[in-house]
Amino acid sequence: MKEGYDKASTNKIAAVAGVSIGSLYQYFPSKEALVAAVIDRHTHELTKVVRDALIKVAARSIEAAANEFVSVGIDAHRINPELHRVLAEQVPRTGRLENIEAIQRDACTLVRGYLEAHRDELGVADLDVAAFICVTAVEALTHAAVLHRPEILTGEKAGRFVDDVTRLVVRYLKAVI
Amino acid sequence: MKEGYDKASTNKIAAVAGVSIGSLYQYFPSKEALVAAVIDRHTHELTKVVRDALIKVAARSIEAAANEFVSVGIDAHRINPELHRVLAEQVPRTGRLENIEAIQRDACTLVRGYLEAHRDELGVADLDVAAFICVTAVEALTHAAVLHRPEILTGEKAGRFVDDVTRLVVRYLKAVI
Amino acid sequence: MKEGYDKASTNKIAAVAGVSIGSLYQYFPSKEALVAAVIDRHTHELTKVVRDALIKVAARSIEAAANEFVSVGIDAHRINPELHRVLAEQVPRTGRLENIEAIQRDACTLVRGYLEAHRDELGVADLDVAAFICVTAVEALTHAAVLHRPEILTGEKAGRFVDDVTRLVVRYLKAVI
Amino acid sequence: MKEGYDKASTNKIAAVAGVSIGSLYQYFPSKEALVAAVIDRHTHELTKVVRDALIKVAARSIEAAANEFVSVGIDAHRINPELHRVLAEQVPRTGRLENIEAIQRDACTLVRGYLEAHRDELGVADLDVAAFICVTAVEALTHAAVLHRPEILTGEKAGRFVDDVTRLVVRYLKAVI
DNA sequence: AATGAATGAGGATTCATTCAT
DNA sequence: CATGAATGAATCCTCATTCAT
Repeated sequence: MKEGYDKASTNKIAAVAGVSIGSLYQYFPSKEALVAAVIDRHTHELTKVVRDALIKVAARSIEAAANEFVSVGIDAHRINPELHRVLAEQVPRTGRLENIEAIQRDACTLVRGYLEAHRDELGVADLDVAAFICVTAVEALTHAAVLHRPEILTGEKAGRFVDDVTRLVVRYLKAVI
Repeated sequence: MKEGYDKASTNKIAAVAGVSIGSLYQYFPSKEALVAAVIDRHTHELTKVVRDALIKVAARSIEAAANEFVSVGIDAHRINPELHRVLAEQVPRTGRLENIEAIQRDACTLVRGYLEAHRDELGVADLDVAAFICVTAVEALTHAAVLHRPEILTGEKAGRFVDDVTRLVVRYLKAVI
Repeated sequence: MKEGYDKASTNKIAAVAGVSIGSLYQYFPSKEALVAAVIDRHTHELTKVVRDALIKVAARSIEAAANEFVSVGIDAHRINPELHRVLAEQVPRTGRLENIEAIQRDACTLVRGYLEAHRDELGVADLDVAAFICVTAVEALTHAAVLHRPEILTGEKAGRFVDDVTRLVVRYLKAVI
Repeated sequence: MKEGYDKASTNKIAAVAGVSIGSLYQYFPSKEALVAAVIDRHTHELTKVVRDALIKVAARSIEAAANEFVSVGIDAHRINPELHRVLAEQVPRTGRLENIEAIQRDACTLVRGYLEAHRDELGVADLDVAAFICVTAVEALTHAAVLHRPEILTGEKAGRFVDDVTRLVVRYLKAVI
């Protein structure tokens, strides 16, 4: 999957994977199913990372939770950046569960849970919208930073970026500052 | 381009456009060039909208500017949502100008200009990073809202979403609150 | 179509026909459609031959009509014996109108018409069955003779075979002998 | 072999037969050999039926023999009509033993024997041709009736069809009527 | 310039056959 | 011997591109 979805013929995929094309079709009924399987695996990895983080910070302050959430966002994008880029940029959205988008749905639900538990500290009205905003913003920022602005995440700047995104989330959420 | 990039064969594009396939190749040397032209046109439309907004708010407060910026982000995604979706989700990234991404580069530069002019009101250290964060977050949020959560932008909720995203940006940027 | 349906890949067919595979698919939406078109053409040729013969002999005696019918059966199988063999032996029956079989349905109807007009000379009860028997028997005999027993149709024997099949049909049909 | 030769992959055949594909190839060197074996078995069944019938009627009159022969033709096609249909319609003719056709060769030889023994009652010149005509006609008629006109063989009509085909054969063969 | 028939490389998929276990 | 995972040649078909008219 070096060059994107279209460039990846099933025969090339088989060759790279070190199996025959016939074997590929023994396990996956079609190219779409094969790609779906790859996406599913990646999706589950990502969801697990996010879930674990939120469980870990369930009892912590918003500042700590936000910081952890942002850090985890960056880590998640570093699990397999090349795969993530291809999935995000090259794979046509198919099926009902809009692939990558599904991760965000899950994440929204998880974050909403955290927000509910900390409702009295928050200054936002609609927790659904707040969760959507936090998840979408953090995902987009970590995604863009890892894939398109790697220089922002190296050296001394790295910590500053995390701090800035944390600040973005915390100030948005908190009642008074 | 109803159903995505892959589904749009050059012959279908020509038929829909009401010209012969031969004529298409008279103007565009390849499918990639044709798609690039479509993207460029859309990109320029979007960039113009953003540029106009920022010029308009150059002298206004951060609150007003942020509010306008968010509103414009939503409007921009409504220019041609279907085309935008296809360009964002279906067109493989090719060439140097990373398509949609290019808009953000431009926007970042424009926003950075505004931030510089209002530096003394800001509480952020790195204006490059701040511009990147504002542009990326607003783009992602308006994009996701328009394309994936249209219910968030209808009825009474519409204003609340704009307010929330504005709050996100303003609190992030401002020195003290 | 030298070697039968399965052996005839669409690419080979295109090569033999002197056109590119792409051109083939410009005219026929699938391999099945292509084969169906070939069959249809052949079917119409055959049906025309039979129809013409029966029109020609409409007013003649049973002997003359039967003789003509048998001769025409042989001629029909000689229109394109190799194609006929492939169609009869190699092409899996597809679609509802069972291809070759359709010719016989048509022929039965035509023959039935002749028999009705000569009913008072006949000694058979059910004209439907009689038509079916005549058509099926003559088709099978001329088919088998042309394709599997060519020696029966060469030299002095040729006339004798026609006479024998004519005798078969005439004696079966006629009331008294 | 439910759906025809092409649709029956060796793996499916093995699965249906309840053995592994490997075991199949232990007994049959190729798919063709496997199919040939199935055909051979069916062929021998059919040939046996015909042979038994002709032995049984060796001493009987032409009328009785013909009647028996026609009845046996129908019975033979009813042994395993679905298999017979597939073998007749779907299996590409391969190898030297032209499959179903081989049965007819055998039958011709057997019938020729009967005709020789009854030569003085016959009005046909060439016994080879006469045997070919009888066998081909009866085979085609019983085949077509069983497979394509089952209504002709049900109820009161059944007997009439046998009578008609018998009449066809008898009148053709007999010297004077 | 405009047309669209023709091209053919390339892709997804099947299935007869093999062979390590 | 039996198994069935693995193989890969071969097939049907698509579509970006060309070029004669």
